[in-house]
Amino acid sequence: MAKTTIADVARLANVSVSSVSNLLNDRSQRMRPATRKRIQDAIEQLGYTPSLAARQLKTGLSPFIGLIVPSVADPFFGSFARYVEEAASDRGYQVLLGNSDRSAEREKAYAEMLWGSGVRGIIFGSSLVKFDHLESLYREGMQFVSFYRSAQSGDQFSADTIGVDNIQATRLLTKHLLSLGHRRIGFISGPTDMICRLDRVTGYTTTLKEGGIDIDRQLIWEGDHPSPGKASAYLELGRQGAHYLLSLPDPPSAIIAINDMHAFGVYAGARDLGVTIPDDLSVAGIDDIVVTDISVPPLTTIKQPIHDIARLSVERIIDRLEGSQFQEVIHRILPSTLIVRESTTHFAGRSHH
Amino acid sequence: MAKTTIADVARLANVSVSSVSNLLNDRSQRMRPATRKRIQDAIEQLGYTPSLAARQLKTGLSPFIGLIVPSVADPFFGSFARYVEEAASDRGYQVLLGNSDRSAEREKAYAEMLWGSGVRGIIFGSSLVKFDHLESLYREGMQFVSFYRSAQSGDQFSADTIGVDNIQATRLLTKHLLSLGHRRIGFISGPTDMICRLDRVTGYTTTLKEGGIDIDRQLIWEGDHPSPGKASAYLELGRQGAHYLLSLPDPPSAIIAINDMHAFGVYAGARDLGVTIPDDLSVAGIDDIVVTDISVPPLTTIKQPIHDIARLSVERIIDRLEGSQFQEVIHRILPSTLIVRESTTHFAGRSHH
DNA sequence: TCTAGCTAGTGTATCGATACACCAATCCTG
DNA sequence: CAGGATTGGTGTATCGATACACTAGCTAGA
Repeated sequence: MAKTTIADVARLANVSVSSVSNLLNDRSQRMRPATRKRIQDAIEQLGYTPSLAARQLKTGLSPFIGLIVPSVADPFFGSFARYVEEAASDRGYQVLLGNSDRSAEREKAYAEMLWGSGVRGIIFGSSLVKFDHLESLYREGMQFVSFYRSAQSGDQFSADTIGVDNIQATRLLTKHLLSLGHRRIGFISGPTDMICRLDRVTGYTTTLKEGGIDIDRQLIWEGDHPSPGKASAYLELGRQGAHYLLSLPDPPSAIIAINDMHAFGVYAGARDLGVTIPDDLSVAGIDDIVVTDISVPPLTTIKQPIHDIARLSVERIIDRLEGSQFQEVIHRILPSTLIVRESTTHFAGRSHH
Repeated sequence: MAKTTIADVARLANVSVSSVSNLLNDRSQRMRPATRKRIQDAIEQLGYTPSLAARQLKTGLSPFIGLIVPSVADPFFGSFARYVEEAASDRGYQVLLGNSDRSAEREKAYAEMLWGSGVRGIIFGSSLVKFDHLESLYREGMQFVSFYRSAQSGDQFSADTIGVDNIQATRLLTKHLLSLGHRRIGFISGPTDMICRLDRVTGYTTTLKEGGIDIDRQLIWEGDHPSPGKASAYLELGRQGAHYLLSLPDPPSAIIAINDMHAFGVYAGARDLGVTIPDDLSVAGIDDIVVTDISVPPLTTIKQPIHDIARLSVERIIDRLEGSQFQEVIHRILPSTLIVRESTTHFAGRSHH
């Protein structure tokens, strides 16, 4: 019950606390093997583990990194969190988890709590358009790595980013649908409050323009929902978006959803209206979450290399934490790949409504 | 960059550090409002946040709780983690996440890392049959709350448990299928290394016996898989189990899967073999994960009140941390409910192989 | 006027580990 | 064998916040 301290170990091994500390911190080159063994045995015997709090207080270093995602209940971020945790664990770090629901205030509140807890590095899974709310922490020395986000004009500072090219992602999807003969392609974006979403819209619109198709703003559904709380919120949004798009006078023959959960919401919305996928409507998503290949029909989507992104993000943040604080800012883009499954097919002419 | 300390605040407000500390810890009843305001202004002006490390070193309390789940990539545990984090945040605590893959060694390694980090309470989302690996930490004073687990004979100690009656869960499902006329009901359990799984098998077998049906061990598929790493592992296991069960000389007309992910694996396995759900095969799962109601067909399953379980678990662990350490051990059972959707239907007689 | 009692604070040892400065003993080397 | 270098350590101030013990100054009652 009473915690054993470094002094207990020193007493048992009959050495000074300095020697124990030296052993603990690999400064033990100049120590007789016999002494070393005595200390190690004492540690073993007492089941001693150093107090992180004391160590942190003295060194200013903390073995924690923060991870802030919109919600781990979202399977995509669940997987991401899993990989981040694994990579951190490999380097002796532990992960403090926060769910932001994409709210700047919650992000800020978390980040400040983390700072107060001695955490000096945070990985962001979301990337709000504005970064201002984190500026003061950045000035104090907090390190950030952000998934997705690319530098925006008006940013007061920039963080490392590691992610995929989101413009390219929707470009691939849009091209795929165009090549299948679709001309009216709907887009379900949800609130465009994150960079990745803006980029995805851009990839979609520019590719359509390049294909000689005018943008019909009616075909882009943003919804008007506040931040979601429940895990099923994205499904519900996708469903609402599908209802809207499919009820237009001239409905789309294909829909791209901002991510797979929204796409599955479109599945539900289409079913509500008796619209069959892919016969009446092609649907594509982004993320390649775990259930995409067993859905009915299996979902065409963009696979993001989240395992690599997670690992690189962790490497980067720890390098910053342990190494030089003033390295240059990096922006790594990893390739994403189109995975064609059965939810997209050739445009078969106007067939419903 | 240089962190501001309590001394900086005291200097600016022209008071002693004690007074600042008193304010910070709600011991400020006897303080002139003007003084209080001066201190608050100084805190504000400097952007001061107390060092958690120092506080923890002095008080022995840490504002962290550990959460160890098999994998947050699993949507069920992702949701659970989300709720745990929310509840903890409401009480001013932060969550340290660990993925165990249901391995006792990894659980132990995590728990010890957490102990070393000053964490004195852990919530377990998984519950291995044996608890021995945590005994030494328990002796040192670590507090545990476990999801699922009921006390087992042979346990060296017991932890609080909050969860559902897993025997009741499969009892409900089995009764439901029996009432639909099914007599050969398969069960996909995966490795029965967790209490909840054992209980679920028990609920299934006892209900069958009560219904006058002999247990056919052939209909219970355990697989022989090592611990999964990938998010899709459960899907793959369900698929394998379905292949096995549906290829039996006298295959089942219904299958209960140990959880929803396995059930979706059964969907895939059935599709591989040209077996239609629910016409040729009824399928049921447990958990009610986020995608169950938009799957095709929507999955019959058992809904667990994980929001309540998460909240109660957090309350309990924090009460233990902050209050009397020697409260009695509790075992709370919350109700789970059968949700009948379209994946289960009346037995229609032998229809395929 | 004296003092008990209260208000509004202050002084400082302490938590556990670190890391720098320091030192005793031994070993070379000329 | 003097004296510089090396080996194998040790002593202790320090990180930042806490909380107990303490007190200066005032008031009120006898």
